[in-house]
Amino acid sequence: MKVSREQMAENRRRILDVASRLFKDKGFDAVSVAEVMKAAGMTHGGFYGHFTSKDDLVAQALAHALAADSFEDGTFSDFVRSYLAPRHRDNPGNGCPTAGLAAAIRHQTPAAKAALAEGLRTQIARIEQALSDQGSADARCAAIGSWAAMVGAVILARSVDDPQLSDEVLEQTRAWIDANVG
Amino acid sequence: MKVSREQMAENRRRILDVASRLFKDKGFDAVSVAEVMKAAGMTHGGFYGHFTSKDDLVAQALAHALAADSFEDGTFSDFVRSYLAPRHRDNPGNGCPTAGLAAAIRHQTPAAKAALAEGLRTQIARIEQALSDQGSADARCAAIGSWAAMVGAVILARSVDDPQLSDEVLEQTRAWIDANVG
DNA sequence: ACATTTACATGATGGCCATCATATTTAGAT
DNA sequence: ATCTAAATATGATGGCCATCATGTAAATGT
Repeated sequence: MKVSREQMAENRRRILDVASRLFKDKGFDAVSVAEVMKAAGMTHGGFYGHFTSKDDLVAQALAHALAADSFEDGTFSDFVRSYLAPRHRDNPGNGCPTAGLAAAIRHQTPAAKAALAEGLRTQIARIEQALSDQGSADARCAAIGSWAAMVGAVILARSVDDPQLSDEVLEQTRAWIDANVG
Repeated sequence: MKVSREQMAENRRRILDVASRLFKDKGFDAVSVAEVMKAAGMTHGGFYGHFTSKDDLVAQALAHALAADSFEDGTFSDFVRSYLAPRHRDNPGNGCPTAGLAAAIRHQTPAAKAALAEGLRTQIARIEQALSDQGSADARCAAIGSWAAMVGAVILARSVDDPQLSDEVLEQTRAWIDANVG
């Protein structure tokens, strides 16, 4: 059955929301088109009315997630603390798309890589701005270095079974960034 | 046809070598059991004589790769330079298994996670030792923070299509680590 | 109101892949 | 030399999934 224009736009938004959550949670390959559509409250049939392929969905969901993901104002130090928190580590589906998906983008289409590049530029610029506002010397270097450390730490912390080691990776990375920024 | 004991042992080693290279290069899901066996010079049939499942291969290949991956002696600074080099970024198959596979381990079996945890412990200890040898203050904090930054930087550098941005991520992360270690 | 378009549903199709079944060959034991 | 067991090859099988084909009903324009 046909639905209204606004309904369709909302459906599309819901597909992207649900897809980015599922992708972050389970990975691109482990999530089927049918699963995404079902989670969005529809069947698989309508999918190709919204997207040309699963690859297309991947690229658009990534762009969608990166666009939504801005860092709430507060000090950089607070941002780092919440990013490197167990709560973030333990909830990939609601968490940072870069931490959840960046590594998998290497095997995706050029469109997906371009979306990630754009998101990365934006995020680096944001951090650079925050650091230079607080009077950091080489703000760009610190922004890139600390962002790499944050992303790497969350990825590592999520990959090991040992909770103690996982906690330590988060906490020591936080301490290392705190000590070297500003 | 049956082969000699040594031949079988060598076959197994070759399967693990080839599998870890392929996995690092293309990801776990994009590599089939048949492809691994073919690359090892055999057909898919013998696979289940060596491993109980593909998951088993994943875990063993990861452990194999992490065990082989030791960092050549030299200064820590040299290690960082070669790790954050374009040559490493551009050759995942021959590169660090942590950078290539860590993010995907989250979706793998407990055995794989345990292998990564063990490799991570070893690597942190190695770096910590190197740093404390050169008189670093909080060597463990610096070891964890800089390793997270290295892994994160290579992952990010591999995920974007923009060569300039990619190069900058590597270079600035190198500079940031160099500035904050020792 | 009516016609037409369109968003979504239902229901194939074809391909890939992990795993299993069975055959073959030969190493290793006797 | 022969026998047996083991390592690999060849050849299914069944499931999942992306994508396509077609049906259906409701929204939109006239």
